[in-house]
Amino acid sequence: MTDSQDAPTSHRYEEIAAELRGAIERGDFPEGSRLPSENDIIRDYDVARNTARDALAVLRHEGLAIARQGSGTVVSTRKRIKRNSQGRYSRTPSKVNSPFERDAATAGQRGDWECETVKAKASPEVARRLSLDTGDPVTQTTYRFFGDGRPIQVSQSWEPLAITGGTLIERPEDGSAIGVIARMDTIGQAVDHVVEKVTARAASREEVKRLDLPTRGAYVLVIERTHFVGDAPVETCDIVFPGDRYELTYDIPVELKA
Amino acid sequence: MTDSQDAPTSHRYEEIAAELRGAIERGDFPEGSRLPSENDIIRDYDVARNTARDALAVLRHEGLAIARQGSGTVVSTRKRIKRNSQGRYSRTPSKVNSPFERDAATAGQRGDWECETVKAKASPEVARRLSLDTGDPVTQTTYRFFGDGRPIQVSQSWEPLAITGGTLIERPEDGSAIGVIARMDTIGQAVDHVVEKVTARAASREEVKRLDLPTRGAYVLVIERTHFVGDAPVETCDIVFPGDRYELTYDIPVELKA
DNA sequence: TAGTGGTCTAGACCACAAT
DNA sequence: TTGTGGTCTAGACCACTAC
Repeated sequence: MTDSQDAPTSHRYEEIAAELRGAIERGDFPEGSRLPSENDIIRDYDVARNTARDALAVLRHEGLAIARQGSGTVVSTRKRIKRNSQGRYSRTPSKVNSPFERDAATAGQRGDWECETVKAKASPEVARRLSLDTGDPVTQTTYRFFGDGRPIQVSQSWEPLAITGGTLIERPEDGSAIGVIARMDTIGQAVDHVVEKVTARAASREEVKRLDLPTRGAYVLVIERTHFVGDAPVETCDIVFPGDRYELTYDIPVELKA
Repeated sequence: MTDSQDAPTSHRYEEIAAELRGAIERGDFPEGSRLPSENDIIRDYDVARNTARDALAVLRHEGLAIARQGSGTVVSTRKRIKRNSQGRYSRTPSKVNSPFERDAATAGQRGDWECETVKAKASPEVARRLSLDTGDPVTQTTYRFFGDGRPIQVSQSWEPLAITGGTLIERPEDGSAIGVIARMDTIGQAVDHVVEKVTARAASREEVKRLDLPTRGAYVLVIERTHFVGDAPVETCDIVFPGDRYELTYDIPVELKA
């Protein structure tokens, strides 16, 4: 639960962080507003530079604040974007928008995205996930998603050219079908289940850049997703989210009788 | 993917971290072995204390190392415990072990757990999730799970006493049925779906203590789970995992025809 | 140009673990 | 008692942003 008992600590930086956290929660610092600078904290609390930094680092790590070099530390948006598995994987997707755009709209944001497809050779990891041999030809599509213009999700998708090569859907952006399931249907590949593996880990330098994350201490949620036709994988994808900005929902049916 | 391109940085602490990371990946420091101490790094690389600390902090945050006050910084176990939704929510669970014990066994660990049940009044958050009023009576059960003796998962579960009160399954540890679905079946409550909401966030001080996490920069995976009978929630639960130690798998069926 | 956060130095004392 | 990581001080220079 989020019952944040303010257990008193004997550490100065924790005390300062707790005061600032309280001020944020009371609304003294609305979302997007600037928090006291390190120099302000040094003066107001009579501490050294590192202690002021440590206090702000606590808030940054909690996802409450974002530091930007040269600009200051501001209170971040705490609303999480909800990504729901239900209705996401359907044979008859919406013709007018993507699941991501709907998720963004639910969070009150405008969703945009861009993608780029290239032909590549399967890395050992991609080959394993697609039951191919290393070096087999695949299409690799890189997506970047924006919420209100800020990068908020990146993903990379791989499909075996042995399946899609020469068809109308060789490139995801071609053809009229939206979504892996509908696209695969048009070439007779009937996807019957999707597996998503969720992990959390520290953001890589590359992800820090692409997702505009704080340079230190950022973590991401990663979904490793694979579409299957029976036991045969037909697409696999890595989806990366800022860890403090997303909520992933799964609705799991329970069979009615034993 | 995990293709960690060692992009050169001009920062001393990143260089040191990269060297240590490389040494770990080469196997120079096997899992559980001690990394160079801060004093070692100060001497070997001729840097100040904070720079040595920053280098180790990078590895800690990546989940590669764990610092223990008074003891040293050791290479952590990289293997994630896999928690699979499939087969987890079933009417006919195993009689001999719990899903958690099987997950631990799959990771080559011995799983133990303990729990404690008390009667409580629903907090606003619990009331919302169970469609109750704040203050309504509930049973609250606190679980703690251990892998090879070390705490590895904590959870808290709430059930409305209006449903379970006076029955044989009022307390989860009573009766012979294992698991929420089988228990609810014995009192005629047929669970038909389970919703899991997955988030990542910074670990609270309480969780740092209960999960034996590093004191700074730890993050956790949280599942907010609710069992439903139709639209009626009959149990809700918060499950907290160390963020770098778990992998959550969801198998999502796709309906066969439009 | 002034102010911000990012990196770094060179010390200090403390709590804790191993011995 | 010794060595470890955790906290803290009091400075410094740098890269970057806003003005």
